[in-house]
Amino acid sequence: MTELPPVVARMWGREPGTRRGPRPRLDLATITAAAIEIADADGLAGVSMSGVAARVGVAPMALYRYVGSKDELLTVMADGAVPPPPERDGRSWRDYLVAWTRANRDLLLRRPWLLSLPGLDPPMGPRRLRWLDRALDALGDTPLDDGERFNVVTALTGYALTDATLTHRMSSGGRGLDDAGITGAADYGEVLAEVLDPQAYPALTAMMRAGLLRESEGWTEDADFRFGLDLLLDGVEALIARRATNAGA
Amino acid sequence: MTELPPVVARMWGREPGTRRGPRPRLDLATITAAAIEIADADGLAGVSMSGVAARVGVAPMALYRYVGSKDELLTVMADGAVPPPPERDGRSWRDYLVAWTRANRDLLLRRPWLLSLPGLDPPMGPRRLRWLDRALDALGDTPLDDGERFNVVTALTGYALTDATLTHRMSSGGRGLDDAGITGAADYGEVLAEVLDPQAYPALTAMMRAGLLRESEGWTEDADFRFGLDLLLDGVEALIARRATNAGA
DNA sequence: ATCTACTGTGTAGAACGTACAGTATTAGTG
DNA sequence: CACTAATACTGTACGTTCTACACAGTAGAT
Repeated sequence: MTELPPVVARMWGREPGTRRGPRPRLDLATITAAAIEIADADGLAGVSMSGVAARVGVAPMALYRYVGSKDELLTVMADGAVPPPPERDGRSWRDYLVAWTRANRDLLLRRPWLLSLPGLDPPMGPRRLRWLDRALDALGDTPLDDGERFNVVTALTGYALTDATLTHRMSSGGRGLDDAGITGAADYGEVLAEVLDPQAYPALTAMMRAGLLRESEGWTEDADFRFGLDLLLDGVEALIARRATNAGA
Repeated sequence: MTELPPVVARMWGREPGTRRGPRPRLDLATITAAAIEIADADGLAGVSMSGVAARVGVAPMALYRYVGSKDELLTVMADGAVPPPPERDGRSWRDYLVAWTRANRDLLLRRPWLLSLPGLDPPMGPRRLRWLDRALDALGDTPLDDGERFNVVTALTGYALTDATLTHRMSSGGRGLDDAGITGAADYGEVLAEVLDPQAYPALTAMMRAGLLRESEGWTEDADFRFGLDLLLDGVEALIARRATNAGA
């Protein structure tokens, strides 16, 4: 039996039982809740140990009774920020996965600081694993095997992440280079146009000339999102179809 | 004409012309090269202004003549770390995009610190844009329109990123929770098994019982990678097929 | 009642990013 | 050529941030 790292235990609700010293005045949940509120208000940069400690009314060092380091706190936040996944409501696996992926992406847009966390994926906590479970369950209707289901969910997660990163950076202007006042796709296109050498970037310049990055008629962010997602799901359906005919042979 | 932020100008090779003061002893390229060497050796955490300055033989504050802040340096590194994209070599769009995406993923595995950079995507520099250009060019053979091509590339990028994140965290054990000695998929599975409530996570526990996360016969990391990628590309082909018949109608 | 494990505090230190003032260096100007 | 002014880099200093460590108070165990 593997030793559970203490934070992991607490993240899964296993706060230690009655022990010797004074009764703890905090628990991991209230600490992460405070940290998340700060991140929601001021972004990841606003989250400091002292800040979180102040918000829960405690000295900074007290947090280290619940968390081994700031990095650990960030990891726990990455799980704590996740709401329950959408309900199935009798939808087909495909309809459900569309809703699931969109909810995933919307979460990332509502809490953009999740995007700047270093590497979200595998050390999943209870909430993130619940999402994984629901998606796997939806794929239970399909003839895919376990590994394939897992890979499908991985691809969907990645798509949500990329799409969220892109639309967030495009709309509200990220950090770094955008400090010069470049915000929004149009400005970005202008800067690019100024600097792109048509010889070295033929396909790109052609596209820019055609006006890709300016808003076109009837274009919506959501249409873009659906497009890539349907790409993936069409691939899944194609696989299922192949699987079905192969099984008959 | 939009004012180019100074770092952007330098990133695109536009070092300022002869000016009044002493001749510069550095340029942005050598600074970023030094920073990248440090990151390759010690990870992102090892990159500090003083460290980079020491490596190029200069006082820390000198760097601020070339870079507005550490964040800017990181942004420039994100582009500088990118090699030239694969050559087309007469391959079909699909074969090329497979190679392209794999090269993309391999890069992320070779320089894992890229994975922990906050938000890679849109402030692309010359090298990353070159990748984008090559992928768009490959899709030039297809009847997709500009926006669709762009979305396809986006999805592929996202897939490379997710796959790299996953395999990196699984194999070499990331930071955070894994400090307790959890490395590799098998260990991860054990920890999960210990903590998962079958009631709340039915699909997941079923899968674990079936032994997903243990190595199975004939399984390779690359097979997983190809699987998800083919999913996406099958979707693209389905779209192209639909497009072709619609065009005839 | 005493022991002892435990919780939260206070202080202190190391590392880091960067603002600011100063010094040396060079191109332009008369 | 002498002078001016813009520039590159240095040195110092300050504010933050994370965290190690020693301590005081608390409450279950014996």
